Amino acid sequence: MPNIDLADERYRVQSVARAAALLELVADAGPQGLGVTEMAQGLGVAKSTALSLARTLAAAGLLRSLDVGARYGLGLNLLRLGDLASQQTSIGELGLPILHELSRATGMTARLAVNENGYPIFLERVDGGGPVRFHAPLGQREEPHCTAAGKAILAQMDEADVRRLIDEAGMRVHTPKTLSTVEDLLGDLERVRQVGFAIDDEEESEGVFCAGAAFFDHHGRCAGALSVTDLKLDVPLREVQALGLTVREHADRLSMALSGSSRAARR
Amino acid sequence: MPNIDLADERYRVQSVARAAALLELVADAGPQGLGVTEMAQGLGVAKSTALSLARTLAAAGLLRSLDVGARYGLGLNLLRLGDLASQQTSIGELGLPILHELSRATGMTARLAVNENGYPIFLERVDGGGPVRFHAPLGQREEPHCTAAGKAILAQMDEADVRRLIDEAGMRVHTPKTLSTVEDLLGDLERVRQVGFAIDDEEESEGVFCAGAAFFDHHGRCAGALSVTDLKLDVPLREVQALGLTVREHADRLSMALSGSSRAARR
DNA sequence: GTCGAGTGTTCGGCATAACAGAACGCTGGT
DNA sequence: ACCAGCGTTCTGTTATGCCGAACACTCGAC
Repeated sequence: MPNIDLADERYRVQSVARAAALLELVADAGPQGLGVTEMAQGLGVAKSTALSLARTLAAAGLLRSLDVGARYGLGLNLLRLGDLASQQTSIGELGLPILHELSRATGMTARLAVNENGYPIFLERVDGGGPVRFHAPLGQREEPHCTAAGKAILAQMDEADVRRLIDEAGMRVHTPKTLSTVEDLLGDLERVRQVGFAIDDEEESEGVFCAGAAFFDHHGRCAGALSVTDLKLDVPLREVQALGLTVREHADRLSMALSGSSRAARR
Repeated sequence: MPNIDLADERYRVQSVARAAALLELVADAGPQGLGVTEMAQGLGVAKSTALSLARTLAAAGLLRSLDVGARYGLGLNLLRLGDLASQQTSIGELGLPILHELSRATGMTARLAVNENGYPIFLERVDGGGPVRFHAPLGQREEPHCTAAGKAILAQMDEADVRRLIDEAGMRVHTPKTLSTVEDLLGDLERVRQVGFAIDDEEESEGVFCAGAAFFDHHGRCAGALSVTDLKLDVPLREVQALGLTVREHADRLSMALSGSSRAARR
């Protein structure tokens, strides 16, 4: 898991860092949770240490004991904090209503991603009406080269930055349609700039179609992208153009909202 | 805020507890975030201590520095962890489709709460089609005595437990219609058991109407409640009975999903 | 332009508090 | 009945997290 933290290495507190690592460990463990022995192994500490950490986190609601005192899973306080985190990002707050409208207008699952150094991080999701649910976790950092949101963001960067980013992120191949060379990608990004929206046509996942468009903050910098997702079967080819324009139109509305017609961005 | 810790007081690690308190502090601070000095004051520690905690949390993605190294807000990793927390509860996963249907069937905002020691904690929310959005944050622990979900859950507990819980939680009065004595509440709970659903008729918030019904896990224990919310203006009095039954019916379906097959255990 | 009051940051030393390890009960499988 | 595995408890030791004081910087007032 590439969790690279460019923050200052100095002034770390060991037990808190271990507690955070424990949260990740439990998150990876799945619904059945983790016992102290597993925690201790995973963290490389003594059992008693793991127990102290778990108890403390549980008291704060960041973990919860599943059985009586035995195994631990993620706590429900994380839900509240996560919800607040997306609201406080203010992009999430402003974007959520627009996301609902986009979902209703297209009948598809709509998502909002913010731009973190070129990577899309999904902040909000509104499920469409259909029977199929697309199970992309919020807060997840997606790959730039094979997702609609990622390419919509890349299309706003200059070529040198794109090359540098791809050099770092790589271009993992998921399906036969995944773009696998930088030249192919750059060509596609040029197309994105012309039409104003990006397409992911089974490039990340077989049978899944996405369309995305970037939005911009009050500095005019690309702040993120909106996207819609559905089964490719349900997206008639001749409607792709209209669909893309709908996404772009909603993204433009978010850009306007962010550029401060209503909101006092000061302070 | 009453953040009661029923976990064992022993074996706590101080710095982790402080870090968790810091998360709460930042959550309360709002979008502009917190500076080191404010953190230190809020926690009652030295500035350098607060800085170490914040840096460590930021490195784990639980906080993020808003400006360059100055103020801190909630981190986006919380979003991912919160999302995973609700998925791992498996009630959320099974309940979401039913929640969508309930929202569509009623046209109202539908919510799913789990039962945490008698308190309802909202895990999922699906907004209705109407123009008004009810902005209750996910993961929030609601009051038992004045919410539909809360009373639906209370109605499944025996009287002694209800008295004990109310003794702890209190019965804050929000509107003229809020039930303010335990006897009134117990009478209402008896009515809930008879009809199979609970009503919040402007008891928590003026002008807002809710209906809720409990659902049960495979042990037959009350695992939580579904509820719908709308403006009281939009809920004709004569439709309350039908509305309540619709909510109860969806709750029963969730009970069945949770128990694997049948047995909608009602005590 | 100068001063100050408010930040965030750095550093070193002391005492605390966090850690490891071994021993204790418990439960469930064989 | 046994052992193997778990979660839990306790005590000593030393690393570690903590404080406080001093530093660097950014504003605003005068």
